[in-house]
Amino acid sequence: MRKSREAKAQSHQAIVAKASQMFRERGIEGTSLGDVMQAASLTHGGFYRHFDSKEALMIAALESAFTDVLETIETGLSATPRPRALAEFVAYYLSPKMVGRAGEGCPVAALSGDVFRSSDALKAVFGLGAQKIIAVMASFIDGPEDARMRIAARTFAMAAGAVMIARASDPQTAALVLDAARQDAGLPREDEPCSPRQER
Amino acid sequence: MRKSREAKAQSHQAIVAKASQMFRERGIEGTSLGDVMQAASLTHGGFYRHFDSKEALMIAALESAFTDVLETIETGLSATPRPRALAEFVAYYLSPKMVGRAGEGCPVAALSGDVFRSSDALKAVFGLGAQKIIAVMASFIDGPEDARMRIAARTFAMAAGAVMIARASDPQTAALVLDAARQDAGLPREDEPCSPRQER
DNA sequence: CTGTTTAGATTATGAGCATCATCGTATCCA
DNA sequence: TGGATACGATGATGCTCATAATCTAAACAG
Repeated sequence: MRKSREAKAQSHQAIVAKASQMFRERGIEGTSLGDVMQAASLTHGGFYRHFDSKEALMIAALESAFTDVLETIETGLSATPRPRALAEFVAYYLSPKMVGRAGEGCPVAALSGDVFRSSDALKAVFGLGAQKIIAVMASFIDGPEDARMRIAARTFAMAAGAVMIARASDPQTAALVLDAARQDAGLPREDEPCSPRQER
Repeated sequence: MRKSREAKAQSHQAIVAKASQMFRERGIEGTSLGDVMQAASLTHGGFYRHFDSKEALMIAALESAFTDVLETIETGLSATPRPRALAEFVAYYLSPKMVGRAGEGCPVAALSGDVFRSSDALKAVFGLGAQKIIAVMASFIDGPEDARMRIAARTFAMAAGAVMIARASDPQTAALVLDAARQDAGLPREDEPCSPRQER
């Protein structure tokens, strides 16, 4: 039952793709290798022809998730004229569609807790991915380099935080937090003339 | 080997306290009932004299964590004069001590991922706790009711998001995100005259 | 003071999981 | 074309858990 090189590469990609989605959806601990292999139309035994351990798959799956999401973000941001690009991105990030389907969404919002309790190797992948997202967001902001990075980082932290809190809450609380985050991104109302932030 | 009512109540409280800390530190899935009972100086067999299931303990432990943290937040906020109270709270929330010791820190930052994949009952407890934190923060802000809630919610989402991202990242990325969040809370530099937020 | 109750210990039970061993068969290389 | 190789299937292995059954001695009720 040997497969050709090409077929093996397809299997490999299927495993990573399914793992990437299932890890985000069900958590890393909550997803067994058997589940992943089954989703990839394989049996659990063949797993170790592709990866040395579950940890190795975790790294590959996380990298894949970041690659996919970065592409989505980049094209999304480019699709909107400059001054509003970031706000539109945040609106998309906080949309019910993104909040509801963790499997296809941002790995930062979906896997922070899992990665927190994992190896330094995974944290390195996670940190790099987060930095890339922040850098892409910053490139759509005007101003000096370090200020743009700071704004991007704090906007990303707020958006990801809001999504994580919303997912872990009852619907009413979720709506409260998501709405607050949306308005902060400069989206709908403009009742605050300058800064809705605590003075000083 | 029966214990008095009083002794049983002490055991009960010890179980909840240890679970509350260990769940935050090691995650809910990552903490076995045996671990919790051992930490409470008991053996696993007696667990079901106190709780019907692990889920029941999760609820009690999460409620306990929120109660503790709310008290800390309230006294902390009261200790600083009004206009700077919120900023000081954020500084505390983002401090290395809080980021480093998840077991004694905010359950929102520590358990969002776990609760996301849990029952609606747990989500209800989590959402209620989050709302209480936001409400307490809002009570230390000036302005109309709904604006205060919105500012509190978005500030909390940013702070919790920053902590979650920092914990899951390499030290360098963690520092980047935490610094950005600190500056957004109006803490150190004042290079931005009004609002470091994207215009509009 | 005596009989009932029960907190907690010890010891199953049974499921789920990562990882390993083995084997057949299809691909690859010479 | 034929022999070495290796993908993937099947089936252990050994561990960790949540939960349950049983036992005991101490606490409680009367």
